[in-house]
Amino acid sequence: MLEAQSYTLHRRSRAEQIASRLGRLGRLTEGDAAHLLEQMPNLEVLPAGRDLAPEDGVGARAGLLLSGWACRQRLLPDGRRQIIDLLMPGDFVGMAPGAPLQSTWTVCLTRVEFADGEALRRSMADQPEAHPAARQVFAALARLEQVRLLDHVVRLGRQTAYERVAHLLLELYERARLLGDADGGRFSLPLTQEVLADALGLSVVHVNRVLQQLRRDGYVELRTGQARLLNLSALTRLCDFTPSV
Amino acid sequence: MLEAQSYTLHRRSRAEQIASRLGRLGRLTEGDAAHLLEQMPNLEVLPAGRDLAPEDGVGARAGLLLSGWACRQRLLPDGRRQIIDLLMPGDFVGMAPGAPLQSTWTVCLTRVEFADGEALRRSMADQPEAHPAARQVFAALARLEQVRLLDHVVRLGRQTAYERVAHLLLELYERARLLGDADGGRFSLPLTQEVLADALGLSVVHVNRVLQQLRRDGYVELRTGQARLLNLSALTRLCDFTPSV
DNA sequence: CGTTTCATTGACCCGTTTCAAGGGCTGTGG
DNA sequence: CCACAGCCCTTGAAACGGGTCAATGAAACG
Repeated sequence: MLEAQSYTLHRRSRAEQIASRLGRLGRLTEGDAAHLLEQMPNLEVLPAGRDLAPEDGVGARAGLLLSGWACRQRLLPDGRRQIIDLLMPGDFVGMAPGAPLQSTWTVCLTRVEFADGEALRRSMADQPEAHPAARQVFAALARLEQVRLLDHVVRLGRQTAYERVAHLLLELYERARLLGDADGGRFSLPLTQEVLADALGLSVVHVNRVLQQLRRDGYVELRTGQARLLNLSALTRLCDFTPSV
Repeated sequence: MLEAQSYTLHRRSRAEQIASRLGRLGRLTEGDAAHLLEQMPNLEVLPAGRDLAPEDGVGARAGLLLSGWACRQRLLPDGRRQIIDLLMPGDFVGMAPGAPLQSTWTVCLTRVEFADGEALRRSMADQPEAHPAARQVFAALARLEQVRLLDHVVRLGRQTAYERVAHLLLELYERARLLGDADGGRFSLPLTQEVLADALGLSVVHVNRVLQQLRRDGYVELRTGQARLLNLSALTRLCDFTPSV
């Protein structure tokens, strides 16, 4: 009972954050955005490691991350893993228009609270005209995801380990900030160094060393799931970070 | 006069190839596809190095590559370049639904024959319902491009130089083959090793050495703009290549 | 409290980059 | 027809960034 109530409270404030974010994103009122969120009322709780969407697309879940982190990833036959994109609270999964993207696999990295959007997704697919605001928002979000992917390619292809880590931290900070979940460089980062390594195409050991270098250089503080970035302007410059809306 | 006629002939066969490719791609007849191509009749010839679409989106060209190669790329302040995607004959540029993707820059890598699709693009944006077939095709192509981008991320993040080169060559071969421009492992590849390097996140020197290794191992033959892949099955296996429709 | 997961550190190795120079091909102008 | 310039490919030697292996600590967990 108390548990359920605290969930409700939690959800309400999350919903407000997200509605506000969506409002700033597209040309829709916060009322529209709130209405959109009301169409995914069912909450699911998933443990770390649970699939959100398997590679073959069967049993894919569409919805919204209310809390916790997940990632889209791909595995090579010998076990190497590349993380394509990190998903954090406030991010939607599988709601973009068009068929779901094959050949990618979505997994929870932490315990996750997930708002089921399957009904809304199907409704949008069946009667597109009925959801103009939702379509617009999800199209805009898909475009942002696209741009993030381009950033990721550049990071992996042409940046040093030091730059890569700095760039990714800035991206995650910026995304948290847009949701109102971060300020003054501080944000929640409940990821292991192994996850960072698999996202950045580096080894765990080297991520560890680079993080320490960033600490020594006075750019980063890390404490149990919390990160703090210092001297944001210098950090932004050194890795050529450009925020994308 | 003779020149113009040969262009016409050239274009007709290209158009047939592309119509056939598009037909197999979506659920549209070759008639639909041919009709689509008729809506971009104007031909432009651009020299190597010419922009197809600048980074700010102003003056972006939408259309179809009839011959020659181009790439989407991004430059770092210190001159490093990362090629996001290679564009080859038969590829469309900037025709996907939705606003054009910022923060990326498209340049011709060789002399290019380009069919202007600006009119069609604008018509599709203004009256979406008037072009159901076209919308479907371009959405499908956008999805393919997405999948290619995922492959690219994995290549850059988690594959060795040897695997990267093999993987990219297979991808380009597969794309040429789908257009009917390649067979028996042979296809046209008018790219410098510098371009390959900037696509694969490697140095030119190392690309050169890897190509030689691939030659010595009996996987690749290269002659002035022509490539030939041998032992496709082994090559496919060694770099975990998966063709995507 | 054991057990597991995660962060940390050192030593060594290897893939890849950098620097530098030479060679081949193509186009151009004398 | 030759000479030259420019671009691209090729090769070697040396340096370096980052990976691998292995062991220890520290914290979270049941």
